[in-house]
Amino acid sequence: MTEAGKPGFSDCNNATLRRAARSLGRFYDDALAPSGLKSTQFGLLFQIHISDEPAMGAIAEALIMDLSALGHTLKPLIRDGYVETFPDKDDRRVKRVRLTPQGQAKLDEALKLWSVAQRQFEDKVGAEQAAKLRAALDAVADLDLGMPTVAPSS
Amino acid sequence: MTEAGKPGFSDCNNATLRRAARSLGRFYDDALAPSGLKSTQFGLLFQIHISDEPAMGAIAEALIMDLSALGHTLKPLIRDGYVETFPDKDDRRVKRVRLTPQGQAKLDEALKLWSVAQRQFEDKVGAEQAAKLRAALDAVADLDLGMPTVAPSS
DNA sequence: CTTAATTAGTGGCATATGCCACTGTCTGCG
DNA sequence: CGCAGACAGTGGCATATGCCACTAATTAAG
Repeated sequence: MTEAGKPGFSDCNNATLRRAARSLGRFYDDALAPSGLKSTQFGLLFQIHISDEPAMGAIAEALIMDLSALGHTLKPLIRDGYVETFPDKDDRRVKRVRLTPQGQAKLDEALKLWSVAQRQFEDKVGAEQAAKLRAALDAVADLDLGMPTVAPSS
Repeated sequence: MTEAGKPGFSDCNNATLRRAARSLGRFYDDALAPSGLKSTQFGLLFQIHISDEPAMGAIAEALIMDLSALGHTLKPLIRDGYVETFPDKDDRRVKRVRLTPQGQAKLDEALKLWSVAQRQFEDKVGAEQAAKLRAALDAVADLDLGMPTVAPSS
């Protein structure tokens, strides 16, 4: 039992990360509320915006999210007319995504609200610190913490 | 430097945080899979475990999550017999929560799986770095990025 | 002691995410 | 060419989270 301190406590990297995500998510959500978009939807629209009619798989990969989850998350945005999809010319399995004019307009609107929240956040923690944190988070996200028992035989 | 142009890009602290959360969440989920618990459920059981028959509100506050969300998240755990609730002796509005024996056993089981994932993660990023990251995330989570237009009038 | 204001949870509704099974497409082989 | 296997998405199911409206219970007034 005396294994040098509690085995767990709030040392869980994942739990800490989720907690922060809930907290920050709420903050950004509040800021974006006037636009009617959630912070997740804003992020998704933005990702589509900076990509060139990306395939769903490409978006999912960029955001490190499950393809089916992306499909589900996309539905409200399609329903509300912010996004539309169309089949790839060369591969009918591939479905590409783009913003509609309304989607573009909504994104522009949301960007203004977002920048306020973003600035407010960075004022609190410092731009330097924030950038460092994002870098660390990106590093974590891109870590290859894949499945176990994977021995690169060759 | 940022590409001196786009107002946003992936500079969104929230988007970056969520992305990392999805990535890491998946990793911990995979590790905990054999126990049948999700990483979120594990975290919740643990929080209950380290508290003393906490009231729902207390748990929600500790985890920075919406009280109703907590209620929802708790349901599967109650249904599966890992957790049980009971009214507070002095205030019947308050509902307290505790682990059942099975819940305790399940937590013990999951802790073993968790520690493997935790170690694996810290081996990758370094315990130092991980601790620093958690500290930063806790700081962000506890930031008082509250509601706007708050004038300390009276 | 009644009544208003406050507090703790619940339930409904909507989005966020993931996994799995399944359906079209494509591709590589024989 | 024709079929097995890889690939991209879809749909169903389950959990995660939040907000809002509402109820029950406690406390603060008067």
